[in-house]
Order: sequence, then C-alpha cells, then structure tokens
Amino acid sequence: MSGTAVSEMKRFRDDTCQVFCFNRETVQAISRQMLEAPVVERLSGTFKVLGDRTRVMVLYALSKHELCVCDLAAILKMSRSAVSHQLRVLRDARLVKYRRDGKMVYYSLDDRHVLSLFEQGLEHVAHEQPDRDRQD
Amino acid sequence: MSGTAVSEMKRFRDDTCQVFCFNRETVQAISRQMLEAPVVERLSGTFKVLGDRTRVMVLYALSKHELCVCDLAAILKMSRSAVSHQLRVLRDARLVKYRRDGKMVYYSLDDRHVLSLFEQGLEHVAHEQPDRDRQD
DNA sequence: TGAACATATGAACAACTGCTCACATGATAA
DNA sequence: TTATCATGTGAGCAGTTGTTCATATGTTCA
Repeated sequence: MSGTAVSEMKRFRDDTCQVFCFNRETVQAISRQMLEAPVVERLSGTFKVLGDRTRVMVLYALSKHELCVCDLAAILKMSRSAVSHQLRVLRDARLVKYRRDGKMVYYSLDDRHVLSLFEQGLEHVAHEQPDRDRQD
Repeated sequence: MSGTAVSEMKRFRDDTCQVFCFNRETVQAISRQMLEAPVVERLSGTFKVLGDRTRVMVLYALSKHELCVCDLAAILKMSRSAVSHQLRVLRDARLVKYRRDGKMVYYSLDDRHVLSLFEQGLEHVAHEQPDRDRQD
C-alpha cells in the first residue's frame, strides 16, 4: 500500500478503505487532529469502567457516604466477593480510594470528575425516551 | 431470608451479605436513595457505548466534522463494515445522527452532552499519571 | 499462639463484544 | 433493466468481562 494507482485499488479487499474516498482533504485534516492512541486508550478505558451496572451503583452509593465492602454488598444485594472484585477495578481506574480501620476497609470516591460525569450522563439519559431511529 | 437470627446466619453462603453488617442505618438510608434499576441500566449503557476505542475515535472525528462512513473508515484505518457496525451502536445510543445524500450517508454528533462527557473524561485522564495504589 | 472475621484474589465458566466475511439493501446512472 | 457503488447487517469467532467458588491475606481479640 504505497503509491498504488486508483485503478489497481479495486483489487484490494474491504479491510481498509481503498480510496481516499470523497473528501481526501477532510480525511487528512481530521487525521492530523485525531487523539493520540494512549489518550484514546485511557479515555475509553475510563468510560468502560463506568459502563457497568454494578460499578455505577457502587459509585452512586459512595457519592452519598463512605462505605465498607460489607455495607456495599448489602446495599447492592450482591456477594462481598463480587463487590470486592469491582472495587479493585474502580481502584485501578482511580475512581475510588480506601482507608483501613482495623479489619474494615472504607471506600470513598477519589475523583472530583466522577460526579460531573454522572450528571452529564444522567442528562443524556433523561432526554433519551422519544421516538426510535431518528433520521434528523 | 426474613427474621432469621444472627447466629443462624453463619450457615448462609456468601452470595449476599448475611448480616446488615455494621451500619444498618446507613445501609437502609442509602438503599432508599439508590438509583432505580432502569436509570442504572441506561446510565451504564451510555458509558458502555463510550467505553470503546473505536467509538471514542468515531465520536471525536465527528466532533470535528460531519463525515461519511468511508471517510470515517479512512481516518480510523478500519474496514467500512466495522465502522458501520459501530455507527449502529452509536445511533441506537442516540449519540450520532445521520443524513442521506444520494448513495452517501453523513454522520454527525446528536447530543449536546457527548462533548461535555468527553471533556470531563479527558480531565480525569489528565490527572491520571501519578503513583500506583494510592491508599489515601 | 489460634479462632474469628473483613476483605482480597485466582481459576473457571457463561455471557457478551468487536471484528471479519459474505451477502443484502438502496441509490445512481447508463 | 443491469452495473456499480456506499452502506447495512447476520453469522461466526476470538478475546474480554463479571460472577461464583474456594482459598489467601491481614487484623483483632482471647
């Protein structure tokens, strides 16, 4: 794939767009502005962590009050093990922090942005009801 | 699981927290405030859609300019089929809209909140570098 | 020390996701 | 109509994810 002529392009499989289709300049301009791979990785990674029922509930509960694993499990009606696994994910994503007090471990939110993200998300969700398959 | 005595609880498996562990009142208070299931569902669903490299790049590209599938595929260096599949997910989540013009279909952002979400996400990500395993 | 208990974690498994491939759909133009 | 092209989509698959189970870790208290 170098200086191949357009006529030869037709032989290529469909695995990348074979011609700079219709807006070569736009494509190049946006390609230059595109987010760098590690940024995309971290950004999608953060959203992925938020993209799970259990973790959403954990974060919401923690936004109300610092809680130990056992209380979280009771609130979510889930096993402590499952909650603990998810808390690890949230810790790794730096969305929660913890503090040890004897046998207990108390978790709380560790990010000033999580709540803003939640609110933005809720706003999107609030305007979500209407008709299917909008074309414009 | 009704009025079972605490001493009997020990026989239960670990699948839900067997005692209202340490903060019965907090647990009950937060349980009452908890988000309703459908809200949790839609909220985590929205974040899940944003939690993917390809879709993050698609949305970012569309935030710069309305684009057809072929141009998007060229920008992302991916097959048109893959991009088309992801555009369907984004459409279903009401994050993009489209407009037909002859054979072409042009996509653009369909949500005033997506960009705010992106910015919040980027802010979180920006403060993410430092030391591992913070305990406080 | 050892028992009891809160939490953490590895393995395993079922469910889900994102890609490719092949084909379908829908539009344009001869 | 047919040929061509942009896009859409179903099946299949490899890779990922979230839970359970069993067990490990780490703390308190006798």
